[in-house]
Amino acid sequence: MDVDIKGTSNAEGEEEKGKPIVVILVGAPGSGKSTFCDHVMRSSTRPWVRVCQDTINNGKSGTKAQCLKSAAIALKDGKSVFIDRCNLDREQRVDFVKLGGPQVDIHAVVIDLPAQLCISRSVKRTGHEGNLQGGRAAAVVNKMLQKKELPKLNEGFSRITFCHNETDVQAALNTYTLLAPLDILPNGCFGQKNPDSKVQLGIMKFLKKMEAPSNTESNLNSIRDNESQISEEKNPSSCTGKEMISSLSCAADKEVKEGNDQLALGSVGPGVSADDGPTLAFPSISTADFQFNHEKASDIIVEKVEEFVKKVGNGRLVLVDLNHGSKILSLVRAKVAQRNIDSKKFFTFVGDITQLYSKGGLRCNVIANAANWRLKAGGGGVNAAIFSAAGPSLEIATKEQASSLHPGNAVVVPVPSSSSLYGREGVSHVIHVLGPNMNPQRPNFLNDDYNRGCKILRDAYTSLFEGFVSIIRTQSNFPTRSSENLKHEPLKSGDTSHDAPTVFFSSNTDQKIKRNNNYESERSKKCKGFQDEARAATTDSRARHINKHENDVSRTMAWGSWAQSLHHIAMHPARHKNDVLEISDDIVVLNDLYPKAQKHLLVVARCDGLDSLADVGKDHLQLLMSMHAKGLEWAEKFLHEDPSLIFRLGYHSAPSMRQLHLHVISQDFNSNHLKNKKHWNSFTTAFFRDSVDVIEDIRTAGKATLKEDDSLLAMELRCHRCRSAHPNIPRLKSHISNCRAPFPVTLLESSRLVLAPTKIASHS
DNA sequence: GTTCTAGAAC
DNA sequence: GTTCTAGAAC
Repeated sequence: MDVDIKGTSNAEGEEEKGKPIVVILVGAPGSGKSTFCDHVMRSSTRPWVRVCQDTINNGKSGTKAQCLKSAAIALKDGKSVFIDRCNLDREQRVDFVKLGGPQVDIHAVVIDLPAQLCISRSVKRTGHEGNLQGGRAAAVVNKMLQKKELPKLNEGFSRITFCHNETDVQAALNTYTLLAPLDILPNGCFGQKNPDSKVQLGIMKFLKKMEAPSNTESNLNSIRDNESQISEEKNPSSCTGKEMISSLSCAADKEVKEGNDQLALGSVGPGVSADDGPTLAFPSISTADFQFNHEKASDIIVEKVEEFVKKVGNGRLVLVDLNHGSKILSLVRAKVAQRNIDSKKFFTFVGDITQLYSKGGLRCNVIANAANWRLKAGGGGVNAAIFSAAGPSLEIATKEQASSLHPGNAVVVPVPSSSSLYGREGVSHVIHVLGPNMNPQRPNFLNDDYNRGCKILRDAYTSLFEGFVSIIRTQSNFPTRSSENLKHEPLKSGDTSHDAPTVFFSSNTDQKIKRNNNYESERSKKCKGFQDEARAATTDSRARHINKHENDVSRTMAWGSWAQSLHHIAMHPARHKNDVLEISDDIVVLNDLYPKAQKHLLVVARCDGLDSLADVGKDHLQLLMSMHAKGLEWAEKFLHEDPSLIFRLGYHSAPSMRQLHLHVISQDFNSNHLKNKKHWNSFTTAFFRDSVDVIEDIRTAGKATLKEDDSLLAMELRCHRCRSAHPNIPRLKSHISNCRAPFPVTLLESSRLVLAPTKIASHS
């Protein structure tokens, strides 16, 4: 069966012409690798070099390093190379695969003939280069086949040809013999056995839900047993015939018996590996259409992968790209190689993310989508491919989770069982991710601001991987939906039985529902978004809030999807380690995402149900004092670094973000994020409640005085120091950058301003 | 909260 | 013609 996962029409075909190729032969001793090379080289018009480890050392057996060097020299000369050694497992191949790049394609030719045939050939022959002949050959061949790991495209091959009999070998021989110097061969896997049985096996295996037919189940068990036996033994590092012999002991009988099991393994089909766990396949985020710098992106991918491989248990992370010459894939591969990352837990894969299983043999129960902010189908690239492959049911399932996505966030969507992505590929969840955009033609253009861009990209991968972790956790802890869950979250039509948490809340704040004041609908949507949170607690807190202000429609509707992030961080600070500066039992400190001054951070209360100053009562006095103390501590730290700064600590009367937070903000207001009248007035009018005043209010009256009047935010623009008025924001900003007038007397009283000790005298 | 953009203001 | 804002959309 011919399979070309890239498609034979290659837009870059012209550029690829004339590339040298490295053909890595994979096969046991006696399979006919050397003969294959000889035949091709005898008649081919393409310049070939055969690199054979058994003879590379002046006719004697050499090292892998010598082979690599020799291959590299040949490639530099523009010659194509055969790597003639057993190359039976991934580890043996990996360094040779690295010879590949934009100018060199890596192929594999797998000569997977019956073990008995290889053995009988090895036993009979004399004068073999690897000195593998006679009686010991049977044991050696069997031993080597034990650790056979058929190559997969994800190792970095652009083309793999499987030969299961002499006819296949002859066909491959013809293909390579006829390959002229300027010719290229289509990419993909060719001649792979039993793809159909494999599909079913794979789906059953990772969903662990369907009942497996007894024959396949027993096959699977025999593979597991077989592999566990092998893993108990120490594998030799190389695989030339000679070294294998020297590493062998006298247990030849046992090995022949195991060799029979090995043949059974082959019958299950290639690509079956007992250690497949839950797997997330993800494209590189933002590096395609969003034009994010590849070098920076690859750093972030490797950083985040390193962080999360520890958290995914037996799960795997796979970076996928459609193209072989993918720059991002080679950058990541190179950087991963320098880190201590388990290659079984993370690897790269070349192929179509919507056909990883059916065309690439890679089982992934979760795939990530590089989504657009509207979470709509269409556009191009991965987003279009995934929505198109999944069918309309994914769009419906996505809408149930969220209507839009902010950069840096992700949303987990269970794939409906009616979708072919679920049935054919075995994908149970899609995680939509939105990364930072550096493309001026697309929304949320960051205009080359890589400080923000990198942060958002980190957030995006964190959200994505957290989503994957939560799926793993949900599937292992809650294989079925409990009646408790049903109570909180009624099943909807089109809902599937494998629901999963939403990573980052992005609810569907449907305007019609808002205007109709249909709280029940709104709440159910919000709850759905918070499936991974303490569901009842979240709902209760919101309900309390609603009851308290039940006559206040605007407040009932107050928290949009975008207003949830502080709450999320306060409830799960450990999940946002990169964002928070400090975590304690009752407080989280973090930088404001859009600082309105040189220094602008938030001291966030962790108490659930405390959404704003309006919720604060006498019970919270201690907390307010702790928050103030923490704010002062940070202000003083900044003052130590820069004594010219002046800070103010306070709360917004009506905050936009849910979860009580104290602003600690320097009074320079020197920031590109300060853009409009509301920004300015929210920090310089009575709308801003100084922390010292709030504490005094609570102490004396039991509640905070609020100045929620919108007119405060619409006030004329006045300098916070000299109180002069200015016509617009740019003029105001220009003024405040120079104004050195003393602050109004009211601010100088009662420690509302926090200054460096040396400055206090001059201001009072 | 931000982004986007029509149209006001200059 | 360009700058800036207010309001809508998310």
